[in-house]
Amino acid sequence: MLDITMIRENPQVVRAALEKRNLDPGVVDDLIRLDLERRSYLAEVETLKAERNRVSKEIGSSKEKSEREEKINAMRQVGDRIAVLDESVRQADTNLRDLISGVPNIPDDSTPLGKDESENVVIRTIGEKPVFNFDPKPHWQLGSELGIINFDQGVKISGSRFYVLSGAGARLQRALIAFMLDLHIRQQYTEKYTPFMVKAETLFASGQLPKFVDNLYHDVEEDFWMVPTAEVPLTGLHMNDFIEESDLPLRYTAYTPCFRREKMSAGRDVRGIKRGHQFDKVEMYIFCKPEDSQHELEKMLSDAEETARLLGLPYRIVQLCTGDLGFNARVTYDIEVWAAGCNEWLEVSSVSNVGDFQARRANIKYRSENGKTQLVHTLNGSGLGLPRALIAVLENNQQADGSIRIPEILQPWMGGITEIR
RNA sequence: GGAGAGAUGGCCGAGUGGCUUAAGGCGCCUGUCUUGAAAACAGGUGUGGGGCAACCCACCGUGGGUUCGAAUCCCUCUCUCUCCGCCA
Repeated sequence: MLDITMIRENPQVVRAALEKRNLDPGVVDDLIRLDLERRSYLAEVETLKAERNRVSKEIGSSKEKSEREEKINAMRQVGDRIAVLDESVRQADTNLRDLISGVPNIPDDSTPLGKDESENVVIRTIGEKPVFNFDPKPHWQLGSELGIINFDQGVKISGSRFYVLSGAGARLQRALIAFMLDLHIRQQYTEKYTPFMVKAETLFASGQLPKFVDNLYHDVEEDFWMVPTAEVPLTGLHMNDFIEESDLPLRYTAYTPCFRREKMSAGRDVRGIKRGHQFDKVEMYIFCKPEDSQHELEKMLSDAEETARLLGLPYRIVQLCTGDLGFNARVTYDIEVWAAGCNEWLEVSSVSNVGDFQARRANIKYRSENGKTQLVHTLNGSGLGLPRALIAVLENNQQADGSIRIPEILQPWMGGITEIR
């Protein structure tokens, strides 16, 4: 969420930001109008409240009966007027909040201008694509033949877009999770295990609600929401907190399943395990001082890169352009790994600097040296999305006979086996 | 699921309708004293919002209500604790 004071003082900055994202800048005028309206109600009602407070005090100390009666009657009328104005302020507040919470973050100057994902910029490509002396198979074929991915059973118990991992496949995914968590712990992140169901308030704090309500699973009866990413509970950990300056930066990592309705993406990526309603992910999350967020972004990116590098996966770093940038983000780098079987770059990680956008929604502050309270900056990034990392590991390490070599780095979690066959 | 108790500022804790629009203590900051520190003493010390400013408004778990006036009275919900029941 953007700061209304900032919008009031720099409307042209916000208009320009919306234009860069190919969105209508007209909302800025609506915001300014609503803000003006709200402040005018506020000024009036506060004057009346001051008067009521003053006179009520006089009533308390007054001995003269007729004088008391007179003042009580006058204040009764002031009270009625206050009630009306309070309602107007409340209404203006709600309208303003509804509108402003739908406005996306302002892209950082370093984010390249562009209309959509076709104008994202490849920053660098690391590693060599594997070469085969046979036709590499896609993971859905490899997985079915080896009996480690069972699509039919997933459909049988849950419906389309679900699958079951079996035997060494299930174990390999678990190995990836453990490897990533252990790596991030070495990289100075504290592991967290969080609830997978949260309150609506928590989703609002991290920016998923109200805008992305269509992508979320919701238990209406208990009002629990399934997390679409660990970013949600991790942001929520410090909702309404003051963090000690000496504790910053706070770096967290968490494994969670992620639940997404994928309503918008119906019909996309239907083959294999690339896109489902449920997937696993290891996330990194950082709370830091504003002046450190650029530096922390670089750290997080290199930490995510190390994951791909240690797994021996060829990858490239793509910087998102303004037209493709997510709602919360100021800068985003995607990491894409090469998958030899389906012959494409798979987005496995998205590392973003969110600035104070989430911190304002979530009300997360610290006190700086000069005694002023300030919003923290937050960053988030996947330590790699599991199904896609799994796809790349399976496809890139396949052998002519359909067996799969297990990367050395994962073998400690695989009980000593070096191949799946 | 049932019964009871509770929720006040960074922390502890007083406060059952108006000299309390939050006492007192701890902690923290500043000053005096000291070679320095401690102790003692004095002053200061919540958050958000409005206003150029003086200053004003809101906030005592949440949301409503009663009243000229609510931390205080009434209703709702949430959470915590104790006991009972059920339970992986």
